[in-house]
Amino acid sequence: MKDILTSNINSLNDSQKKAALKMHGPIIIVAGAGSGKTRVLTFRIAYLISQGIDPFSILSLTFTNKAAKEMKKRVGELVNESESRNIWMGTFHSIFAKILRIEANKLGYTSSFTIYDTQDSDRLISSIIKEMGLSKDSYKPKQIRNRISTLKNNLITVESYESDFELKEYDEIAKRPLFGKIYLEYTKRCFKSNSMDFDDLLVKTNELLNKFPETLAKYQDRFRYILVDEYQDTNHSQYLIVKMLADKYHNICVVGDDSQSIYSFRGANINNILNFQKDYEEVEVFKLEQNYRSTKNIVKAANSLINHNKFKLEKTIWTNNEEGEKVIIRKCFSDNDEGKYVAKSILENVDKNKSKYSSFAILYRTNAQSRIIEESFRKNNIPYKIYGGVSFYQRKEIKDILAYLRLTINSNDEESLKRIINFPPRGIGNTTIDKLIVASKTYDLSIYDVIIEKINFIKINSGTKDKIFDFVNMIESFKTMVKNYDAFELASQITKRIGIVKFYENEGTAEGINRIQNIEELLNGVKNFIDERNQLNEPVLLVNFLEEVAMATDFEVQDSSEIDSVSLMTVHLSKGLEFPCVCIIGMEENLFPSSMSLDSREGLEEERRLFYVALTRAEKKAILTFTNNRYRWGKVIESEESRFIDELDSSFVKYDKNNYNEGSLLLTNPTIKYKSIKNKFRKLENSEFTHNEINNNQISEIKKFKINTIVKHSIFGKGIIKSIDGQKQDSRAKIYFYEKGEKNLLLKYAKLQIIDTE
DNA sequence: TTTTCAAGAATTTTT
DNA sequence: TTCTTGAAAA
Repeated sequence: MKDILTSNINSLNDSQKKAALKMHGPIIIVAGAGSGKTRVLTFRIAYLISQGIDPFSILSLTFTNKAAKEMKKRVGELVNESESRNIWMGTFHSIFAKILRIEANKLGYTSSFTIYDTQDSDRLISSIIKEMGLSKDSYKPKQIRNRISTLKNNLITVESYESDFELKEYDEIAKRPLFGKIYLEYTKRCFKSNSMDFDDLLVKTNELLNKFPETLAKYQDRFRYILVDEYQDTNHSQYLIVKMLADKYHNICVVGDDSQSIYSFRGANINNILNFQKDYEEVEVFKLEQNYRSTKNIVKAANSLINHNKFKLEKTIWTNNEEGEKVIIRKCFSDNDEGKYVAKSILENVDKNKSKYSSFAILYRTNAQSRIIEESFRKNNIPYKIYGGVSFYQRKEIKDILAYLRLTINSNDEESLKRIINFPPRGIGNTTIDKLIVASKTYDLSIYDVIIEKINFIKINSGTKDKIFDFVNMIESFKTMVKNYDAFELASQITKRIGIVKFYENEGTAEGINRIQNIEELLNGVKNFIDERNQLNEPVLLVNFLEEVAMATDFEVQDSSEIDSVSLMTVHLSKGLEFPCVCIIGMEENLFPSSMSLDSREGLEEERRLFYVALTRAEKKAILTFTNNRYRWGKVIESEESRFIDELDSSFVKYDKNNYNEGSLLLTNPTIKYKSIKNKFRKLENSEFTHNEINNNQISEIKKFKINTIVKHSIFGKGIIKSIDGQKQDSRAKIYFYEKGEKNLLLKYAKLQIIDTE
């Protein structure tokens, strides 16, 4: 055994050790937050290998890319790289996508099938709804997609849907009786496009393993040791796959914590973990209850919270760590103040206690909340990194280029084709595209094949036909390059040929320049990808690259310098991570818990688990903030303290009521009448704010702008103020921008920088 | 067919 | 607020 292993084994506690060393048979590890479950899992893998188990026969499944990456890194530290590379380790979706590529033809796909992301699915559903002549009001694409997703996660095919009275009735009540037709058409179109959506990756894997016993046997024999992390978040479809694969050898180890089940919206079924013991008679159960991560105050506060949930496995999380600070709660006047408070808390710690920025994480319920924090951080020069959110790969310009690449690999990919057949514009309009869609249905061919085989039977102007031929010829020429060029050469050639950079250059906007930078970034990413792969002697073709990015949400920026920065992410994304100090913002009713979850006990309990997850990310310090006024949907909404704050045992928390001089606090809404503002201030009397100062500050800021002041705007550039109307905080200025012409801006929004006062 | 502009919707959470 | 969509104009 490697030294590093031996020293590691000694650092495990009793139950951790037992769980890690039991190589054979089914086991379940019920692991509380911070109980070192990743250590156990990684150690277990390393131990298996040290005992001579072939890394190729180990399958390790996680839920998020982030978790997979972390796991790979940590296993890599314990095992030789040459060995760890051979372990099949990744998310359910990515692992089974790999297998499906190998087995694709059994199911009628080719191995170059495309993976549709949510956006692709939405677009396809939208166009189906349109083609069927249905109204978008009763048939909302996103709702339809969710519904389809739920059905697929439970392996309910179109046929079984159609024969299920209850399911159909549900849709009739929801006023979408034709849902089944849409589901059918969607399924057909995906298949015709040689494409699978995220759910298909699991559905088709089930189909594969069910229909082809010899294939099932092959993978059963291959994956003799299976580990599943976050088992509480498996859905029915995933559950069945794991069960089938483990059926022969029963060497299955699942790890989970029912208190951290937070993915029921995508079909996670908590019963999978609660019933695991019924599935395998000889199962051994290990409980990890000692928390190594957090202080006593945090652990106890979290326990007091989760005790409000009815449905849970019995376990008691405890810790030997120091008492630590109490959980800090801060009430803020507005979301702006919340941003300031968070920034202030971070700066204070960085200055006084020499903390690193990377010790801090800001967690929020919804992605939209990140914006105000970002603003505040930029103002205060705090470096930060956002995880998730609008992913790099979701950006229009990136999706467009990927669509060209996808179409080159799989020309049946309908969504990619529709996306780019007229982008950059080449004179093929919607009318033409609609005709092609109709023809593709009549001839039961993909749009691309219709163009190639049946274009002469379709009524289209000859001029337009030529343009279509040009387009197809271009794609055909890309196809001939696929075999001879690596992904980077191909991607750069294609980018050049389609003239997308020129297109954005001609636009000449700041946005256009940004898009060009993103395109360059993408090409760098491809380059990086092949460099890495070349080192490992792995294939570097375009297909391989597309496979890699299909489910990637995070774009790896290759900054070697690893800048010390604060992490911003949703609570969901934070699962499995830990930070010395965690700020959970927006602890308000209707936000956290989300308003969508309030009508059912299950929904509310899931929100509570979500908060539990958030709170238990903290090692030393947890800060919770909530506001009285939050800017949402372009309006200021009054908000109230989350019920979850009340549920924390008060002996572990402390309200921060200090009066920090808040400086210029801008009120963000013109629609609030002065009187109502006054009322709000009255409510806050004797608390932390000194209101008059706020108003005066704000107004004095605005008063600085005068006619003929020269200002700079982040988008419009430099300009001169022509006139100012309106009162105080509602002041508007007519500004002549030297490059962009005259604009009328609200002073308090515009964030103008004064360059010169004449 | 393409571009522009105004009105209306939007915010759970991820693969 | 920002993003998307649809209609009208070019």
